[in-house]
Amino acid sequence: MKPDAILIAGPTASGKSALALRLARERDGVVINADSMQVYADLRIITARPGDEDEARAPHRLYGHVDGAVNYSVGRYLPDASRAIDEARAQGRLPILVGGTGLYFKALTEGLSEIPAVPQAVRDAIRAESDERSSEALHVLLAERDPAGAQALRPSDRLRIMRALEVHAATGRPLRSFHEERRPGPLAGASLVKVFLAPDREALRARIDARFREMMGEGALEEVARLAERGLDPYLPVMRAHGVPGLIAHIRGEVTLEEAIARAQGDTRAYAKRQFTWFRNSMPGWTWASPEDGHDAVLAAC
RNA sequence: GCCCAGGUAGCUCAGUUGGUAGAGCAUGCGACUGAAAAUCGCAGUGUCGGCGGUUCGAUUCCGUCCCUGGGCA
Repeated sequence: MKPDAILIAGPTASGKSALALRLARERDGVVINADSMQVYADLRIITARPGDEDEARAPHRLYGHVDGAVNYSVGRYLPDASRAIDEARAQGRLPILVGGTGLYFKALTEGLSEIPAVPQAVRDAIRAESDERSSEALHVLLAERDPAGAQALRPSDRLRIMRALEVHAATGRPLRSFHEERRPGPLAGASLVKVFLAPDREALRARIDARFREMMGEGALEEVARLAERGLDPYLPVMRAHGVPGLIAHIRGEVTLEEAIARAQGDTRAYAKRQFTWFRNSMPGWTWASPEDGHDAVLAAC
């Protein structure tokens, strides 16, 4: 079979990017990013984004194309990815989507609901309102405005409660009412090869720890210092990338460098675990392969 | 050698007025629709440093030994 696209996922540090690059060279492909943090221009080292050498060896799209001041999201990613896929096809090239963000892959294949963008002013108002309140108090607030939505959320799930409050404030409708309809994703109905790279867990942990040390050697601290100097809103996603909160705390003199490194490694390990859970339970139909067998698994499916 | 403070979960520590113990982190499992590298839920584990003594019963009180950190010599 000749697929319309190849999808490569896996936990962080599993060798996805290298496999995608190899396939792109072999099959005249375009590597298209499906990672929520590698989109930011400000962070290259700490997000393990492909370097100039890699980018010169095959076309890459949607890497570092977003300024850190932008609140990027699945909603913004989908049209970007759609365009990148269409362009690749128009050039007769094979789209190869790689990344670790399960939600992005789900939106690509299963679609997303159309929800009006929440105006920044509304968002700021909700955040201001939230600042002095506990998550439980926000949950009570949501229960008054959107009872069904509140019931579906745990009183401790602050972020989702705030999202529901924002959408309600912006549209006057419960968030869940939008979820009833879903617009097909850009890869709906396409013939796809989907491979999830699943390394041995213990080896992956060691690899994650070692890789963060390497990043430090490559200037991760300086990269984060530059980001910190911008004084961006701490709510922005770019400020949550693994390593950023800890290293900024270190720059401010609040924690030692070793503590910052340990936090980054711990956050990354916990994230890798969630990636396994997501793909195991939410993404049926993917072929699981060890990093060594990933290439063969893709070829076997083509 | 003496004095002081410690030795409790993989790690950091809390606690038990004597009735065999907990929190955070780590680990495992799970949820997930515009911050998803986020956010949130559930679970397991301990010869409570060793040995004696007192006691119906000791991780807790007493003695002793060992180990760690600090101070004095």
